[in-house]
Amino acid sequence: MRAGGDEEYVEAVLAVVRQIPEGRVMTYGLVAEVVADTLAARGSTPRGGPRQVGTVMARRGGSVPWWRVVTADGRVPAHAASRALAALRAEGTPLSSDDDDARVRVRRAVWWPQ
DNA sequence: ACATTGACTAATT
DNA sequence: TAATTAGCCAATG
Repeated sequence: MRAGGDEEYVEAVLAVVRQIPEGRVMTYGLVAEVVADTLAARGSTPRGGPRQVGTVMARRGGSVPWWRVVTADGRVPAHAASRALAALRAEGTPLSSDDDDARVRVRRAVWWPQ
């Protein structure tokens, strides 16, 4: 079935992002894997792409803490880097420096569903 | 149906 | 550590 399928994928992504606690982050790839896992367990088509997560966030990410999702390098979305950085700093997320080029210390801040 | 684009990643240099 | 290259997968025109 095609109808609602896309929507279901979007919801799954948002659900995962909502679970990320303050001061922690998840990478796009990690979110993609968890989502694929969830969909598979649900009997739906498992999609698996970091870029797809990014696309979903760009379109429907406004209702979730999108700044807690970063690239594998700890870079913040170029789309709204300063805004994301400000939010992360306010939450006490471990950063590698303090200018606008700052990156998240992924090794230290990464989190995934427990 | 084909080409381009993108809030990605990993390997290489 | 940073820049480059190639691979990836779905959305869009």
